[in-house]
Amino acid sequence: MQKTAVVKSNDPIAAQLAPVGRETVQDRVYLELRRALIGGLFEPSQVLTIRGLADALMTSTMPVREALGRLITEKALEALPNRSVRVPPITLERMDDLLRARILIEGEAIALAATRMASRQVSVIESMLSEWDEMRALKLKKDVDREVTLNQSFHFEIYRACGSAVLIPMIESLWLQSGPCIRVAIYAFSEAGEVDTAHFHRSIVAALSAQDATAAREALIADISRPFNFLRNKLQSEAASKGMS
Amino acid sequence: MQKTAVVKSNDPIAAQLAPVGRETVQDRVYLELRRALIGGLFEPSQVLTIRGLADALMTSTMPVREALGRLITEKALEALPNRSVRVPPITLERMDDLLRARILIEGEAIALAATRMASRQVSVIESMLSEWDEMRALKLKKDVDREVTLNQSFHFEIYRACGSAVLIPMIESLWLQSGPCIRVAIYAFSEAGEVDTAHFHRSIVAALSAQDATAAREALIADISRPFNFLRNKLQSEAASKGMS
DNA sequence: TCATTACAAGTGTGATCACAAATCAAAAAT
DNA sequence: ATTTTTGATTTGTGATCACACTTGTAATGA
Repeated sequence: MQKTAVVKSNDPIAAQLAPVGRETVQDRVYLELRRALIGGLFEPSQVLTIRGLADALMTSTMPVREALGRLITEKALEALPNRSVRVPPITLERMDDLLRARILIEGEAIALAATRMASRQVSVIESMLSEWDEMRALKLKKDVDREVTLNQSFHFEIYRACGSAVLIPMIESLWLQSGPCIRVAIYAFSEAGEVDTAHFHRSIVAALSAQDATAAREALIADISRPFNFLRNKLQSEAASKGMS
Repeated sequence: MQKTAVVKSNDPIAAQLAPVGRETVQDRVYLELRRALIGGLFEPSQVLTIRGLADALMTSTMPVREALGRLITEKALEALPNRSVRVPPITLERMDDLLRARILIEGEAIALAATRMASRQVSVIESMLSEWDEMRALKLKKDVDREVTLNQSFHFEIYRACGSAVLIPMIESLWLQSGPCIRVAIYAFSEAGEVDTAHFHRSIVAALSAQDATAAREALIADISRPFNFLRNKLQSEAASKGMS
């Protein structure tokens, strides 16, 4: 083994070196599309072409098509019979379906996390929350992208503590699928005078630090249900007014 | 639109024609690998090479690598840092993790199905079960592959009735991940004098026909827990005897 | 005899090309 | 004016190739 032979003469340096993870172009494309999807940068029903994305991402078609295939298998994208791919459209049934699954799985994850999380981990979350607050107080205009990103890291910081290598990828898949819906809801929120999301997060953290699994689950359910309920009301009222005209 | 123009002169024929679904080579490869994985044809920790699979499946490397990528994203396969791919090894932690997730999600699915399933659908399941029984009575030697396949169609016939387009793919992913474990357990079963799986299935059907969601969930949990518990005991005793020597 | 090096075979990744199917636009016919 | 047809462009799919990296083995050294 050549590398170890080279390294073993100066171990203390090697100890400080992190492995340089050679991520492939395909991985970068996949992660970028994921980010865009969760952040809601693509609109529901929007069709995506391989060559179009390849041009936008400054790469060839090969990594893009494989990334698209992966996203299709986790239902983040939809393969039309024409063999073109689009981000799935929003329907009321699908929204309710997604919300029920998220309540089920993320609720279980946070209940597990509540029992397993050390107090040090909770305080990390807490500090993340206050940092978030003061950043929000600083800039008056609200940055929707930033909000979405921070909300995501808040939740997944908790989910990681559940210690389940099976549940976490499923939750990621669920966020991927509900990303476009959520984005629409957030836009609607910021129009219609936003209620504070911070309140929900605070009660989640309180339940976690009390190691109260049931309270944590209920607080989480309230948190993730809110945009869905808001969007459902919006869609229903739109459908009703359209039915009237 | 040419096709509709051609068809509209003889509509009654068109009504009887099912769309001929042009499945791609990649899809066939993907489905074949899925089948092999769920059926446990690959052993845990076995490494798979693109060119090897391409030769075995009589196709080029292209469809294989895309299918492998898809299977990796749903955690049915594992990407090693060497960039080679293998079927994930079995560990006690992973088994417990998988079982908990399956109890959670498949339990929810069957509870939903119990409330939504029409009596006609239940009788379809019932007839499927008796057909299975008499087939098993016919041939003395037990066909493990057939058992696995029939067990799969029994369960998914039920899950389809839950009507959730979100839960079902997750369950498929879970079966994909636990396929190799289950196969090992089934082999261990057939060595160690099998208890009858039919009994569990009968109580599931009974609960479904009574529309008793709670009973259905509990019967299902008993059914899917059995191979896991068996395998856990086996692994633990093996580890103990290895620790002794 | 053992460790190290050098070479060869194997493997994954990305780019490019050929082909078939789909989409779109303009032209032609009714 | 509307519909149909025709042709050109775009798109996804599969195959092949070049390159970089890994792995395994034989040759060389101590």
